[in-house]
Amino acid sequence: MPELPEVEVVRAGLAAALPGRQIASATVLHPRSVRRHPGGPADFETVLRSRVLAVPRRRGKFLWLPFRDGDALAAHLGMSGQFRLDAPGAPLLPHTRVVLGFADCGPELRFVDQRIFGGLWLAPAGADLPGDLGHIAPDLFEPGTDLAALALAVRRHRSGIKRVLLDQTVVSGIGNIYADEALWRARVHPETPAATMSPARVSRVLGAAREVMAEALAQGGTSFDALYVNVNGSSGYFSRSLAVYGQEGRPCPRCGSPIVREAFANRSSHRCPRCQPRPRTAH
DNA sequence: ACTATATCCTGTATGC
DNA sequence: TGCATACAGGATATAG
Repeated sequence: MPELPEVEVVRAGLAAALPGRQIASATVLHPRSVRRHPGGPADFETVLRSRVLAVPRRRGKFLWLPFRDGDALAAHLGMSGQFRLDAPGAPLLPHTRVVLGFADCGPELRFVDQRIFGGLWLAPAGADLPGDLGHIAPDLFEPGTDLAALALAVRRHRSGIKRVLLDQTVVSGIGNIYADEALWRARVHPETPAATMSPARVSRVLGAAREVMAEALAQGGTSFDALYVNVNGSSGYFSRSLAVYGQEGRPCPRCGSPIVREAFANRSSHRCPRCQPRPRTAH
């Protein structure tokens, strides 16, 4: 559920609390949460000790906490991952998987993840960009992103436009919610073959994606329940602004037609049947 | 090389 | 009331 805006809210929350602090202890409560760490839980606990944190960074849905020594603690929230800052004595939330304590005895950093799709790992020399994120494309918020050039890359794929938007090696940060919202704004059917769209039309879709994610970020992100919250445990408000995602049967904000939900790649797509009709070429 | 699907996971909602 | 099933969907390994 956390997509680019939600991860950015978390990054900003961590940026306000972590830079300059030295890790005193790392405790892994569930080994699966560090499955991407090659050395396993014991090594993870050892290797983080006495590191000093710098300013957290993000690309798409990936986060990393650089250390002053040039390495980084990389993180992905998966479906249900949260970072929480809590006083060392405070009771652990259910599903707390990893706890970092600090030398200053200030608030702990706790990684909470109900479904354990997310995880943490040490990225050697990863302060600028963790090495195993090399295949992740830049996101739409990165400076210098050229929508026209990106549109040409999108059009090189034979899949439907929504599938390409969700491909993190093409453009990162977009998930099911903002893909549906962007396609609604641009009035494009999700199964439209990307290669058949004009460059200008693809650019409009990408622009709509950037626009809707910026609006969501300004409202603190999209949250349906306690599964997504920021580092203080509070929710964003963008769910009330969604036009199609989760709005099956409700009127399209533009034309009033009932929004439909359709099966898509083991999940769902939401669209307005009138604003986003199925193109004749798509099957 | 490219594209599509199965898989991981658990709490909540729904159906019988 | 209780049990079973569907669903939410990130990234990635694997199959085609």
